[in-house]
Amino acid sequence: MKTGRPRSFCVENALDSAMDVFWRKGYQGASLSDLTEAMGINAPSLYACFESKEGLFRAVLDRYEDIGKGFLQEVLNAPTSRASAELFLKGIAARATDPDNHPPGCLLLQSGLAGEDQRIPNELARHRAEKELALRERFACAKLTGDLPQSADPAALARYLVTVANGICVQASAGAQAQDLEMVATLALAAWPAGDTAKRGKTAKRKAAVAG
Amino acid sequence: MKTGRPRSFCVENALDSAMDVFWRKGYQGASLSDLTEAMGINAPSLYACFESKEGLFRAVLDRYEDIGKGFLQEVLNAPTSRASAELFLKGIAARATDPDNHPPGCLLLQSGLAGEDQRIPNELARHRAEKELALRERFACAKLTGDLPQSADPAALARYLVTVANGICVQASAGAQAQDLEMVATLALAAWPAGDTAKRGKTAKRKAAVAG
DNA sequence: GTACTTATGTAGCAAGCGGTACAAAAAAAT
DNA sequence: ATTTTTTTGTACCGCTTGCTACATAAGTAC
Repeated sequence: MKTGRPRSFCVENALDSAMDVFWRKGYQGASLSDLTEAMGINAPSLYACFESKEGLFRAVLDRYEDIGKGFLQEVLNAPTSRASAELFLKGIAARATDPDNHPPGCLLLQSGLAGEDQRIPNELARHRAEKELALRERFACAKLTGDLPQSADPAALARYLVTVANGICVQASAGAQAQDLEMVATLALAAWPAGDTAKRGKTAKRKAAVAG
Repeated sequence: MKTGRPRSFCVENALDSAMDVFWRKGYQGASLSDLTEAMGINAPSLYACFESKEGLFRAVLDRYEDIGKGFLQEVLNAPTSRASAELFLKGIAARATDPDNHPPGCLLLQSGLAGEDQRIPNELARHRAEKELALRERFACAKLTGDLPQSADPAALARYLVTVANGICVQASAGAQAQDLEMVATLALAAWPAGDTAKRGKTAKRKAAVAG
């Protein structure tokens, strides 16, 4: 077993508290005293556990991704690309305005699009790009099954979705209502290309009809 | 004539320099030394002219809106709502990636979605909401002329456009290419509702055909 | 010229920042 | 019981922050 004095706080709870602070104030706006106060620990404990403010932030980001992993999987596993797109946008709209647990918006945007140095904005952009990549691959597969027409551009569709999603998060952080953002999502989905019925098998057809 | 020692710098040039700093580093990330260095003046001159860092920022914001006024007017004056929407989204995509004059993205987002206090984010949100309102009124008018169908929701359409526009700016600040964002704009416009041809007069019809 | 007004450069303020030295405390190992 | 290892709380570090006091410079007014 590990020797030494045991840690007196729960790391995950502390990360959740820190996440809330970064979310509301941004990376730069979150001061060490803000963080330690919210986490209920003193600075040396924070530094022993997370190395630095940036280290803490990266740990928070990891936890954030862990929490959102299930949602992304659900989106990718939807029966049709259209259903994926709908789950994605409406899920983002709902989550970005969920009054429980989190402030409005998305941590990956609230933390900062700009900064005195670009390392944090870049890191955040990388995280966002990962999701775009996952969607792109999902839609590339959809093309093979005829769920998307041959004319469809998976990269463009993925980029379109994350763009709208980011916009939705911006609106949410400015106080937009959940129902208004769901309406935005619905409108955005009107642009979704129809499937290639000629190439589509019976199973895919039925799935598409259900997901409608 | 005004008495006293004359100001040794051009206010507008100074504001442009300050705008660049706020744009690249955000409101909080822009330090007084960053600003004074970029503006080529000393702190006392800055404070004599702009009162405070926040005062300077508001002056920068005013100038930013002044510069963008022409673009918004052009958008609102387009012959059809569809043309307005297209001008708006493609204009934003082009401007957000314009390598001249400005860093990528949009000052109203780069400056900060979050902060130690909410005053700046709120001010920025107010500016963005103003544009949404202008578009809403434009689309409400379009409904009266039959350029938009009776089923159209001007508020929802305006909100949709600014949401996509904000998303485009986020992508631009993360390094997205101009052509990729123009493609996003094109996709987003596929969601635009068709005009109510039954109610539309000959003039409106011709205008719509031209704007295509 | 002298008085008046305003802007400028130097130099520095208090406060808050991210981060740490250090000794006491709390556990396992011997 | 003593040693060893790690965490904790206190107290503080050097530095940067936004901002300003003050004397001087550079104009107009008379």
